Parts: sequence; C-alpha cells; structure tokens
Amino acid sequence: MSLNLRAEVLLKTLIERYIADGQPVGSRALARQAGLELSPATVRNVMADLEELGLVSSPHTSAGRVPTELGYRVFVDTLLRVRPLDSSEVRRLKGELMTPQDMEHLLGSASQIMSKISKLAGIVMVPRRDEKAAFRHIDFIGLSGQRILVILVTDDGHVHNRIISADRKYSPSELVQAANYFNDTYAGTSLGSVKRALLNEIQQAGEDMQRIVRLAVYMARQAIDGERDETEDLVVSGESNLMEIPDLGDIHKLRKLFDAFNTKRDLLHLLDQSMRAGGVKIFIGSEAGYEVLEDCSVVTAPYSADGEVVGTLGVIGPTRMAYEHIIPIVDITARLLSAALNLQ
Amino acid sequence: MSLNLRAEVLLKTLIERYIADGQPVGSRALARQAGLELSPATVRNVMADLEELGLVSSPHTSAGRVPTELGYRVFVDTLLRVRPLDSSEVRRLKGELMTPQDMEHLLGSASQIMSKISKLAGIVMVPRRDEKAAFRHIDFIGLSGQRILVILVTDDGHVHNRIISADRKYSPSELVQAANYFNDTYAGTSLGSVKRALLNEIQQAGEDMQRIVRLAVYMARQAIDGERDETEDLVVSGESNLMEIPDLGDIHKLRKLFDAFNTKRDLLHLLDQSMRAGGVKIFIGSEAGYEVLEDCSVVTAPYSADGEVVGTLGVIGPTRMAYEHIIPIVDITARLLSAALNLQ
DNA sequence: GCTTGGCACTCTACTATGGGGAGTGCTAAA
DNA sequence: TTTAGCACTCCCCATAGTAGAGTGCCAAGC
Repeated sequence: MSLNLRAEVLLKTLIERYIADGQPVGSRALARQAGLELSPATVRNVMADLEELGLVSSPHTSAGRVPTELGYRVFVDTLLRVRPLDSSEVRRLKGELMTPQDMEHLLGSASQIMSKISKLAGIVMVPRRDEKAAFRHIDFIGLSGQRILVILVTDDGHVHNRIISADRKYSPSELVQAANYFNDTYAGTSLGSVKRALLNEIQQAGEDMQRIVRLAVYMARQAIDGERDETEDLVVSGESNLMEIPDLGDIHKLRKLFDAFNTKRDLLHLLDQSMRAGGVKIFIGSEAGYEVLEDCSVVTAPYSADGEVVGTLGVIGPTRMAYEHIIPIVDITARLLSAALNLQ
Repeated sequence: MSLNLRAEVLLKTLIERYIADGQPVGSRALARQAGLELSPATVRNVMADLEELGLVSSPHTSAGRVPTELGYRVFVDTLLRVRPLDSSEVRRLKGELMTPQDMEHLLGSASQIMSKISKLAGIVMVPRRDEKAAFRHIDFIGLSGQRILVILVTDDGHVHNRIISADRKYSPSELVQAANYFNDTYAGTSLGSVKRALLNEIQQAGEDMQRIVRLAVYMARQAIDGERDETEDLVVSGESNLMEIPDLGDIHKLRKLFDAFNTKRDLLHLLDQSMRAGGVKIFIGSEAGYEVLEDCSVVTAPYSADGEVVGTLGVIGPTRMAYEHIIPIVDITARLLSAALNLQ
C-alpha cells in the first residue's frame, strides 16, 4: 500500500473531519481544510484512488466520503499524532488512583475515571487469581448450622470469601485449630503448591488423618478451587455514555452491546488477547472478530503488578472516536494503575 | 370516586387490552372484548365519563383511549386479580435462592432471577450494615510498607475488608496480638456498642494505653466507621431488558434511567420508602416523585432476616407492564429471600 | 502529464398534497 | 337508557416535486 504524501494528508484530514462531526466529507470542504491549495476536482481524483484502495467509501453517489475500517487502521497506525493529556486531566487521574485503596476499589476507580474523562465506556479486567500468588492467611468462621465462612487472603492483598456446608457442626475451637494448622503449614506457599500438597496429604493420610486437618484441607480446597465467577472478572463503567452517541443509534445493536457488558465473556477474550503485547492496542470495528463490536473500537493497554503483566484495561466507544485523545487516557491510566499496584 | 360495575369492567378490559398490545383501545374493540353485549356507542358514553374522571385519555381526537396513571392506580388497587406463578417458575426461583451462598451472592441471584422471569430490570437493596449487627471477628494482615488489610466479620456473615495506612510498620505478631485483644474483648457485642466502647477506651486510656490496643482501636474504628459506598448498596440486573421496550423508546429518557441505575441514590430512597409497609407496593409513573421514572412503574416488596425487615427488592419496568404477573414474582422472591436469609 | 473548470447526473432530505382508515362526538330514534 | 347513523377530525402513508450537495467525467490549460 503506497500512499503519496498528498493522499496521506487528505486521508488524515478527512478522518479528522469525519471524527469531528460525523458527516461524510465532500471534496470541496476537504480541499479547503487540507491546506494544500488544491481544487475540489483534484481532491475528487485522489478520493477515487483512496476508494479503490479500500480506505474510504461513500454511503451513496452524491454523499462525501467516509473512512472504512481499513482507513481507520492506516490512520491510527501511521498518520495519527497523539495529543498529550491535559495536565488537569493527569492530575485528576492521579488523584483517583494514587489514594490508597484495596485492589477491588482501585480497579473500579480506574474504570470509572477512564469513562468519565473519555465520556465513553471504561473496562478493566480483574487479574486472574494466579496459581503463582502466594497463600497468606485463612480463617474459618462458623455460622449457623453446618455452614462455615471461609476467608482466604492471598499475598497480593486479595480477600476471597465463600460459605460452605460442612459435614457436621464444628466448634469455634476446632475451627481455630484448623485455621492455625493451615496458616502454619502453608503460609507463603503459592496457591498452586498448596493445592498439590493438599492432594498429597489427602491421599497419604487416609483414615488416620486427624479430623481437623481433613476439615482444613477440605475447606481450603473448596476456597482455592472454587469456580471463578466470570461475571466478576471485568469491571465496566459509564456504559450509559454510549447511549448518547448517534453512531450507535440502533437500539438493538446497543442492546446487544450492553448484553455483552453483562455477559463479559467476549470482552474478556478480547482483553486477554491484548495482554501479550505491551503498550496500547487498538481494535477497530469487526477486526476483533466480535459481532457485537460492529461500529465500535476498543483501545486497550496492559497493566502490571510487581513487574509482571497481570491484566488489561481500556475504553470502548464508537469507531468514530477521538483516538488521539483516548489513547493517552488509556495509556496513562494503565501506567498509574501499575504504579498503584506495585505499591501494594 | 364511584364507578358502577359496567364502568369498572370496561376500564379493566381497556387496561388489560392496552397492556397486551400497547395500542389505544377504540370503542368497537372494547365493546366486543368486554363481553357485556354493549354497542360501541354506549361504550363511547362510558369512556367519556371515565375521561372526565381522569382515568383514561386519548392521545388525539380520533384515537382510542389509553389509561392514565390514575387509571392504572385504580386498576392495581381495586380491579386487578393477580395470577399465581407457574409452578415451573416457582421451582426456578427456589432453585436459585435455596442453594447455600453468602449474602452478597444471594442478593445478586435474587435480582437476576427476577429480571430473567419478568424480562424487566430487577433491583435489590443491600441491607444497611446495621449498628445492631454483632461484631464477630477481626483480622489484621500486614501488607507491604505501612499498609494493613483489615478484615471485619459481622454476625450476619458479612465480610468487610479495607486497606488502611498505619503510622508505622507493625510486625505480624503485633498484629495477631491486636486482633486477639479485639476478638476476645468484643466478640458478640453489637457494632454500635463496640463503637461507643472504643470512644471510651480512647478517652480514658490516654498515654499509658498499650500501643497494641491503640492500634486495634484505631483500625477497627476505621473499618466500622468507614463511609458507606452508596454505589454498593443496590444490586441491579437486566437493565438491558428495558432497551427492548417500545414504551421507553426515547433514548434520552432511557439514558437518564440508566444513569439512575448507576447513581442509585434515587432508587435507594424509593426502596427505602417501601420498607415500612409490609407486602407488595406499587409505584406508578411520576407518583414516586422521581422524574427519571416517568413512564415507569416499580413493584417492590420488603424482605426480612430473623423476623425483621432489613431491605426491599423489586422490579422496574414500563407503566404498561403485566402487573398481575410481576406482582407475584416480586412477592415470592421477597419471601424466598427472607427464608434464605433466616437460615444464615 | 497533472490539474482544473465545467457540466450533466445522482441521490437524499425536506415539503406539500391527498386519499384511506380508524375512531370520535353528537343527534335523533327506539 | 341504549343504539344507529352521520359528519367530522386526525393520523398514517404513499406520492410527487424541489433544492442542495456532491460526484464522475471530459476537455482545456499549465
């Protein structure tokens, strides 16, 4: 794909203009705005070339031109100059993310602040509870009947709790003993090894194993293995911002998008994809391969804790979004979130 | 307001018909459907009376009649016969709510199942963390730097955690001692008295108070007093169902409604109102006094734990909703949730 | 050979116009 | 009190016409 300078300038101008007001851009307006001293007729010739290359298209014969997904692609890859973030916005981001709070709130704040500044929807993937995370502390607290509240704390400051039904009622002291055994034996070990060790213990100990240990093992396994609730893996904010965007006017498509926010599966896959690559990544329209994201773009960036990438965050909006503004928002938010997490 | 039998039957038929297909109902259709052997002309006379009473209105001269808010009010208060829930739906509700799970998940399930069965939006108010709730257990876990993770468990099985910054770094054994002191001294006391006792201790102990106690007091106060996060007081599900309802077609109004779901304040007030009255309560359109709920109705019912009302749940949908179906859904869900909570 | 002005053409958006249909209110008769 | 009849109103929809924007192409100009 070889574009001469003039074609590039015109494509860039066209897309900027289209992003600004959402109307197809005609040759006259483009000629005036590009600052190239060209007549509309010449611009029309160039447009014909760009159309042949699949970078622009026209909705109908006598409308102006509109960028295609490929056009946006070329734009963000080679023509776009990102605009550094306002210092006031940076301050706002820092204010939200640099106040000490636990991970859950931190991710929520990140999502919200992105959506507020971008006026689009913010998404943050919750880090997978890694098998590498170290076990730190467990508590067993008896509730009524045979129900027991298990609280499991991992080294990254995550607190998981789950209610389980035991085989019988246990006394408070039994529960404390069980917890103590556990905390003494496994503190600092990774969850993965805890799990393996538990399997061993169960197999070797057999019948003569102390009941209290068996209880501890049983409960902790439930807490560690507990199926992950996929709907809690993703934090979404500002969805309703998308309702005011005329590009996404079709209420049925919008509904599907909102369902995707609730289901979360597809979005998680998408975010997962962008975990590998460092830095900001942009998915334009159907590129991502998800039908619901038609007419939408997703700008993502991975964030890290302790020097290791643990998740991704981003912004979802219409394909026609102000990329030069959104990209630094996502970028900076990812950096600040990483910084905040590294403190923990 | 005196309605004779015939007028009542016609009003009831009109509203049922309007709820079913959303079109203004004409005299001819109404005469046929009401089963009263009346001519359209007679029906027209009755309609004129009902219009005078403010129970119906017509969008324009030659359209049929449509119920007003007042009409709906009379309908739900005096004309409506609720339809008992399908046994399959009851089974579904029981299946969701009778599996053991902690309160957080329970409320989420209740909200979701209501929205699924009603195909509208489900809302569940999270019980206020009552000062009457008893303190059960506290844990202090050191994180990096001076950050400490406080885990507070109350008698109702609620787990609160919060990260606080201490004045210096504390060793694990210091933290364990602090927790022990705390658990031994206050277990079983209500949060309210804990708070009062803490204030006393701080004032009396002065300088000679053991540092470890002071730490415990400080941290626990932070955990107990911690400002409540209003956005976590309400669980909303199935919002996107509302996007498919033609009555709420105006995207701007819908947007405002969705914002209300996110802000949650107004909805919480509304739910709070209906806590006092027992049983199902219905708010029709602007009756509730919230602009965003124009064209919407809210069906609510309080739920209880240990014989005391602790919260409210409900369904939000268009004014033109199938009340006779929605009411039992909300009613039964509230009962089942209460039952599930009483087990805890 | 690229650029430009000119021109015919196309397509949309908006407005005006005019039936067709549904439903009403009113009146007079049963 | 109920009913049939009738004139009237208003919406909905299809049709037609117009103005405007923008295109593609051609031929002339630099």
